[in-house]
Amino acid sequence: MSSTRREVKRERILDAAVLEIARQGYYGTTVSTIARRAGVADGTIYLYFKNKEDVLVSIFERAMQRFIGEAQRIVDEHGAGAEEKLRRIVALHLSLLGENRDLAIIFQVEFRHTVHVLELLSRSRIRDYLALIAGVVQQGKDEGVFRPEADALLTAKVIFGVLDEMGTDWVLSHKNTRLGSRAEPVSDLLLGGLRAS
Amino acid sequence: MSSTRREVKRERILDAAVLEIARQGYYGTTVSTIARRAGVADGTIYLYFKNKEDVLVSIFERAMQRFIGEAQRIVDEHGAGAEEKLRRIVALHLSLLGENRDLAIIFQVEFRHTVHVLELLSRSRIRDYLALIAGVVQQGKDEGVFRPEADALLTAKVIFGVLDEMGTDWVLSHKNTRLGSRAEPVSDLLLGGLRAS
Amino acid sequence: MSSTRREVKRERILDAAVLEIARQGYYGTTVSTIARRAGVADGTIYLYFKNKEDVLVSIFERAMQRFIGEAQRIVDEHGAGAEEKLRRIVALHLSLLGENRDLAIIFQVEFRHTVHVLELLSRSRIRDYLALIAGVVQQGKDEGVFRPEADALLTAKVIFGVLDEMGTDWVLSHKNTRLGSRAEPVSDLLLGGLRAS
Amino acid sequence: MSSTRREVKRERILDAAVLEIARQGYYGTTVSTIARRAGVADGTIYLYFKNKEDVLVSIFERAMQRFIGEAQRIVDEHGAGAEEKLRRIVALHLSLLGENRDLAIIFQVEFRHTVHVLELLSRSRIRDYLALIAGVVQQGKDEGVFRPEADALLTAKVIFGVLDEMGTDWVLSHKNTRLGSRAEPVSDLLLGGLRAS
DNA sequence: GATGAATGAGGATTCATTCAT
DNA sequence: CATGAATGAATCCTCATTCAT
Repeated sequence: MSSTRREVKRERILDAAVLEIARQGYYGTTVSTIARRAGVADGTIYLYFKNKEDVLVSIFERAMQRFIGEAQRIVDEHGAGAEEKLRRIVALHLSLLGENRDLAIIFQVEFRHTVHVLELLSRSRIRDYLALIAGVVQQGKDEGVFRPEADALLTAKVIFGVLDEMGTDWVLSHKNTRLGSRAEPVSDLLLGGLRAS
Repeated sequence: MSSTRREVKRERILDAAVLEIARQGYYGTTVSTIARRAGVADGTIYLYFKNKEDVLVSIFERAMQRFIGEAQRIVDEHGAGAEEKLRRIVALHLSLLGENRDLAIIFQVEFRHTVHVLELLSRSRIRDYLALIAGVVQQGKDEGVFRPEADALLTAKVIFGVLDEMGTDWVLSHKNTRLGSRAEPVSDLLLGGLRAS
Repeated sequence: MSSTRREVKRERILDAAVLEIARQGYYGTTVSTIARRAGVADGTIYLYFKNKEDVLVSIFERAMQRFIGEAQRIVDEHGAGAEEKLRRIVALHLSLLGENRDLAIIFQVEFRHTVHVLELLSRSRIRDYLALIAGVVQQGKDEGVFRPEADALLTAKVIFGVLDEMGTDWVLSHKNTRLGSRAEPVSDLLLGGLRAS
Repeated sequence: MSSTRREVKRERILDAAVLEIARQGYYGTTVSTIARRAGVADGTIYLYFKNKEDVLVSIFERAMQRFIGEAQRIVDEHGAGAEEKLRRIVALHLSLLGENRDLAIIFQVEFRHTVHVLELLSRSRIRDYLALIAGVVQQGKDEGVFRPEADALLTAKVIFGVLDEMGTDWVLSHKNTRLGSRAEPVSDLLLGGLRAS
């Protein structure tokens, strides 16, 4: 099978898994259900993934790649100030999450639980993401626009925590608000606390 | 059986459940395991709880009662300013969580997952908690010490998100830091963003 | 406890059991349910009966005593012809059964099932009952009113089978007919087949 | 899997179930036992039947199909008189039942009990069977060979009751008589009661 | 590569029975 | 005598995973 065709089927399985897991939870979703929705046989799943857990991990990996990839692009941009970058990362995070509610549910809800297993893996990716944000905070301190006494990593965690709670709150409230619309007030609040007086 | 003896045994089962679920996860923990650790027979669990899920819910209820109860006491205190109250709530949250790592794990990790089922219940308790915090924010706005344009509920969510992430981060980092020690820098950061200039 | 008071409580338990077993079936009825309806504690059941099965057996015994006792009285009556006696036994059977639908349900439905266990016991009682009927058939043959080639025991079984099916049919049809009203046509049919031409 | 192979395995499971349930009773038989005797894994049972009860229902369905099918053939036969048909139905019923003692046990004993659940289902099949017999009785009345005042359906129930009791009696007596040998005397008795004088 | 029938370990829950009070 | 809390064996069913086709 051509590498591309293989890739396409793999994606189809992941998409099916996202949909099902978001609705039924990881433990409430059977491999059969995923297979059926993906239009493949149960056994086929095991040609693409080591086991059920590996499907979950792969969903996480695929999504984190986008988050980190796009955040990296923002960070790497020369000529942009730390405050501007932070605003764009906040906006990016909330809009990516707000784009696909199913994926958001898995991120905000399912991954937490399976953390016992995924712990090392998932947290290492998140550490990468936190490091990116911490880099921007550091840049702001270097530029003199952020308070010098702010610990870069702790601040990054605070920022991530806020974004995360926004995600969870949005997922659990079944209202039809757009998650992205919270970017500005959240940025204001965060920057208010960060700015050097 | 005396009401007290009954209560004592119920507590023992809950304690056993906290311990096991924190280590093995909700789905990784069997009712038998909980029973064995609590020193009772499997069937006994069902004399005190409707089913396995009810055990989890009860853990949540018992803990939230403490959180909300103590936070309420802080909020009700006359003569204390909003900023002071906020600092104390932050400290309370982090120290209560930091007191019992097992319970913290369950809070930061397990509850998220079962949210599909617990959603209404758990979020309604959390809404109470958020409302308490929002009340303090509002007080600060009224006193003129917090920025008037800050939305009280959104701000409460931001604060909760930060505290939550601190908890998760502490739980997942296996370092031996005290969670309570983060209270001051976190308060500083949050208040920095909130204070009226 | 006086022997009478003891007897009263035993009866109360049996009555409760009849009611519950008729509605939920033997396996669908728990000892607790019987106890609750009888207004005693679970453990009390075991002061009056060896175990759950013994409760069922006792229901059977108590009821068969009435059937056989009253049938015996009919059989013993001097001066009555076989045909008359048969009509009265048919009427007795159907009216006793029709008197208490719950008991009828247990007789027609539950006892069959538990027969594996009760076999010897229950069948021996029924054999007594069959023997009574067979006696009347024999009397009829002796009197020359019943066909001489009719085997007395086989005929008794046929009669019992018809009565039994009437009972089952009545129990399973939820109509509000009186079971006793079928006595006459059934007697006619049976006697039609029995009468010496 | 070919439809035939599937059918063969399904039959094997049903045969195993008949054997076990006849000996241990429905509640005394575990799914594991059935699976072991059928030579399949426990889970396999659930690929062929919804649950344990469905196995019982399927035994009933399979058997009733034979009873009704063959009885229908007798009824449909042109040129045969009602009396002749009735004799053949009696013979059919007793010989089919007498052919497989295990199945007979289930019919005469187990189905009664589970009737609470199966009621509608099982009785509707039996109603079909009763209707067939009632049809023959009606034919006999039309032909003027049966008593005109005999109610067709009631008579059918009487006949069924007799056949049923013969079955139960044979099942519970552990003697080695052939059930089919009772066909003639039973027919004689029934027809004696039915014949127009 | 793909299928899906078969596997069988695993676990929540029930409930008859016991026995300390 | 009576209680009812506690026991723990017993069982149905699910579902991740395998493997013959």
